[in-house]
Amino acid sequence: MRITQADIAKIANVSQPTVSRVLSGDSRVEPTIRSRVLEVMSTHNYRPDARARSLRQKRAGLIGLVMKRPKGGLTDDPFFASLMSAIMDFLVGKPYHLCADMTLDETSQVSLYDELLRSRRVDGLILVESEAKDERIHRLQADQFPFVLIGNPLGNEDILSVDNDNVHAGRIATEHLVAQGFRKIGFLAGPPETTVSRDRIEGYLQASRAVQERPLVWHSDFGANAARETARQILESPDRPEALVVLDDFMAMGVVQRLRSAAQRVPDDMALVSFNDSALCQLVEGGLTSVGLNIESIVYNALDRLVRLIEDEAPSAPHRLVVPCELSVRGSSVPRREVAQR
Amino acid sequence: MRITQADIAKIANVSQPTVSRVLSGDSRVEPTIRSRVLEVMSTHNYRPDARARSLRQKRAGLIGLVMKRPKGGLTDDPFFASLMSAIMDFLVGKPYHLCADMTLDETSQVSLYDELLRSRRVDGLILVESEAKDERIHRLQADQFPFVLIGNPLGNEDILSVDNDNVHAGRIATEHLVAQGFRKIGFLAGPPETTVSRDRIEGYLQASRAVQERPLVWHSDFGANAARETARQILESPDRPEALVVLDDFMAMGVVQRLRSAAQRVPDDMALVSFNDSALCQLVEGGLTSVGLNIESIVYNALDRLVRLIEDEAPSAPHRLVVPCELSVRGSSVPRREVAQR
DNA sequence: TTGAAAGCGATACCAA
DNA sequence: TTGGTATCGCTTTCAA
Repeated sequence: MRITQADIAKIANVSQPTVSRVLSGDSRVEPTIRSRVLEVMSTHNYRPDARARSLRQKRAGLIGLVMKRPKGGLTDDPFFASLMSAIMDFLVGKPYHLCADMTLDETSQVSLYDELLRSRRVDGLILVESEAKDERIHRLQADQFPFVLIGNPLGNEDILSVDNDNVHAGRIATEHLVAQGFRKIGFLAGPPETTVSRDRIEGYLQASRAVQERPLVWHSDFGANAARETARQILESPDRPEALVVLDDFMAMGVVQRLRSAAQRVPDDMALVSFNDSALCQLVEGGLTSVGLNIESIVYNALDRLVRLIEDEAPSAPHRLVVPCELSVRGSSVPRREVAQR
Repeated sequence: MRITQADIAKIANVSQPTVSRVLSGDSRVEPTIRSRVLEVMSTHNYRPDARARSLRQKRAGLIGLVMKRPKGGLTDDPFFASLMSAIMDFLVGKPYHLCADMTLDETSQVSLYDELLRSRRVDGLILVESEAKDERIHRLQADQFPFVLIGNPLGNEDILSVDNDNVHAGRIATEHLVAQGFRKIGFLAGPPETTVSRDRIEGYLQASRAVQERPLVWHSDFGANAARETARQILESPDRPEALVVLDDFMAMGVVQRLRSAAQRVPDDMALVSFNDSALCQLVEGGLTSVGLNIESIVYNALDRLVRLIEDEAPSAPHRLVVPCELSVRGSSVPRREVAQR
């Protein structure tokens, strides 16, 4: 049996509530007693039971994150890696731990949300990868459960959300290619139901309109492998563009691989711009031009707001925060002649 | 106020313990009553409070993972990505959630372990990145707390551990280069205090002995950037080898970048073999030869044993499990002439 | 300032 | 089969 507050109390010859007061830093406890209790606690290496404590208080000290992915789908996912890294960075030293879960499909995702929030296992939730109609959000709102959405709230004004302006991101990626002189630009997106795809496509449409009559949009599953397959179709298509905006760095890697195995070169045979500006961009020969999304900043702001919400401080900040993104130009989008002219 | 078991009991006109029995699937409860209670529970969307439940039972339903990294150090870390992905995969559908934390230094790491285990916040812990003398392990053993080490237990027979044979991994990587005809082989390791570095170096020493008098070992911090810097020194060194074994894929990427910016080619100017066999290996032109460590299998076995230990089933399996690794040969280690001869 | 006692929401042991 | 009651370890009134 492990040591409890009552044990400490007995050893220190005080009542159990007194030990509790010492622990919570209550001022009205005699210094002599306080130090005696503290000493007993430290010699017995006592720590309060987190479960009993969180049962009594409101706080559980856990923030939940649920991601929906196929098995193995978290490996090699640059967004996931940045997200986790940023979340962990934020939580260092804070009285919250991350409770991370993965689900394989929509149904189990919803029931997992139920399990997490109705069972009061976590104090708040981080939502990512919002989809057009998101049942999770309705449930969370109905339960008045603290959560923050990393993504597009799709007009729902009552949601706390932090996001990029993905329409803008799609536009600047495309405008950059236009500025580089490309006149037939395509877009390789992820699954059509994801808002990140929709929004960036919208930005692409706005910008490409200026130079080409007909938009060229392809869809593929996430990941380098799926993108490599779709890239094959794109390269063989009669509509083959001369430049391609790709939804993320990892999918862009798939395109690069396909180009390489077809003995074609970047940017000569196909210029590329992608999103995330992860470390992968430096691995491509010549570098991969990419729109940086400042995920660290997004996560920092999202968690900061979520914690405030949990702790009931006034969430003075606006409901929807848009974190700016920026283009990092590298070799994949700059025609060689221009390089030579420098 | 959220709904409790007592509320359900009142509505269904039964006692509160009966509701508890229905919930736990106790057989001795009248079918009529059972269905009535179940209906009330579902109409009110009731879920038992996880904290109250875990206070009463032993299980908290959480498995802890603590990683020591500098800020941002989780991004672009292929080991971390595989590890997390495999852990999440394993836990899908199981009654455990992952409680993930990061610490910046050793001191806070130890106190975080205290916080996690003495406060009974988690049911068990996954340890990674063991270092030569690991204070965490002594504490966990002293507390008889369930944990599993992913890594080398360094002769400590009482520890449950799952690992590669990293000496073997280092050896087959080196032997492959020897078989390819290289006679001056170097090793780029991580920080010298990490057991993974030590063990793979040991394997390298065993295998390189056959073809060269003097071993050539360099150390660098983890990550592509640090490796790129060290690669510069290696390339300019009078001891410059003709082939290099690199501790992991991401560090190998740093070496590739350095070679590229020095206008040198793989494998002609420098052959490469690394470890992990992550998706990065396919991104290098010609492919990067790498020793696959079967991290999914390691994690699966580690968690399976940990869960058994937590649930007090007989941990019939051996204390130390060694998961085999295998070499994936790609272009980075095969001299061009050999390719031509095929 | 301190201690006694009442919960928090569940489980488990009784007796009925 | 069911309900009363003690209990898990802690926080928080309420008296003393």
